[in-house]
Amino acid sequence: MSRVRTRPTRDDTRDRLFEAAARVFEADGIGSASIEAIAAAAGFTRGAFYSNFTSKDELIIAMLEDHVEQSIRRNMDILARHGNLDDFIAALKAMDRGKQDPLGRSPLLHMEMILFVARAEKRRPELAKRLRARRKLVADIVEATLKSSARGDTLDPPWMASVVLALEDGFRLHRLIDPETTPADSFLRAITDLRRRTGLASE
Amino acid sequence: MSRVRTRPTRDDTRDRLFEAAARVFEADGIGSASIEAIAAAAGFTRGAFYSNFTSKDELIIAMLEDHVEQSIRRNMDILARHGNLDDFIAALKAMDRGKQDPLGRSPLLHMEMILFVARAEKRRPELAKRLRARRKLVADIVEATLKSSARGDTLDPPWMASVVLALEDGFRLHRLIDPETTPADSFLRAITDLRRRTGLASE
DNA sequence: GCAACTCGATACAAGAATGTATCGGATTGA
DNA sequence: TCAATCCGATACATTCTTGTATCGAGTTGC
Repeated sequence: MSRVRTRPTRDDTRDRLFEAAARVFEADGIGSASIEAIAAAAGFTRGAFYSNFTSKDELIIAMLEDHVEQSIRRNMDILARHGNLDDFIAALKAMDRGKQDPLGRSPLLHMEMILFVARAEKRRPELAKRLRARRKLVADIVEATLKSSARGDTLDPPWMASVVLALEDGFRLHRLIDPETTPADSFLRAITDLRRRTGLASE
Repeated sequence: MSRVRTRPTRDDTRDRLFEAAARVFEADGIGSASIEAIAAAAGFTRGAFYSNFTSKDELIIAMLEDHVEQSIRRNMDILARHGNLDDFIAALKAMDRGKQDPLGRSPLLHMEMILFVARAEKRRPELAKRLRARRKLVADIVEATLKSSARGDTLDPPWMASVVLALEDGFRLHRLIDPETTPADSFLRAITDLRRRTGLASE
């Protein structure tokens, strides 16, 4: 194993193709990206591509599984690690400072993916399931905070979670068009606001 | 002029191309839609297309101008006609009953357009301007309602408007993936909620 | 009613993209 | 070390897409 590896492993190639595809999709959009362009961006020829995937769709599905699985899992980890709103928001702030998108991937690509899935009738239920799981987790946190703050309230945790996640993606979208008037911390500000208004604030 | 018109007028053709393009973009995405497909969907050949537009991009720009101008103007009309939240929300409800998207166009296409503009560096400022105008109008309504309800509050109208519009697009997006758990009236419910929590409710 | 014009259809050329078959160097296992 | 295998490159056939040039039926202006 100390031997110099002159050829990358299969997984290396796949990873490089994923990475390249992300870049090309981001730049050109999923629809207009050619397989040739993706392979070239990864420093390969089409042969490498077809040796790893049978079509662009298959690549995208794999990317989805890879990325979504991984980044949503990361997202859920953060959520799960922080059983209450305070810690959760602190974690978000930390990410925000790191300039990292909470979903761990470019917003534009994120939207591309959503549109892709919206059209892929077969894949939609799967992503929907994940969306619900995230929602559930946020709802749980809201509920836990609600209990610990001992305020019997009219607050409906699942609904609050829907609102929070809609806000997140909504701001992300608007930031694509008008970053100047949609600062990166809009989402953070909004949920802080929300927390105050619903009486879930700590101070 | 009573003569039977055997050839459609130029504007007819353009309109049919717009309409067809909307359908094809919705089905395939802007990127993968070919000019041929658009022309065919409109019942024409590519000749008709090239006689009216020089490229797909030009068609999209024209669509943007046509649609966005028209539908956002319509949206703004509704906003402007209703100087207070009550009337505004009533108007939204009416549209909701009519199953019409407040932006007057398919949500999927709406998102396609946003992504297109996000990439078209040159066009972005224009759409951003419109986005701001809409935001301004919503902010004005919030402000007016605020004044009429005579509550000196910590409410920041422009910020509230940002939140409201982010919610709108956020729900729209999530509904694309998971319509089952993202009912069409989510946005309406959210702003009604918001109104209650901020004390802007009428009851 | 005739000449000029308009606009969509048709034909064609060139290029882009896809998918398959095959090759050969590198790697692996015995 | 040798045979089998792997995997990316290359070449090729096919289809899709674009853009342009030209035609002709229908319309409009005079």
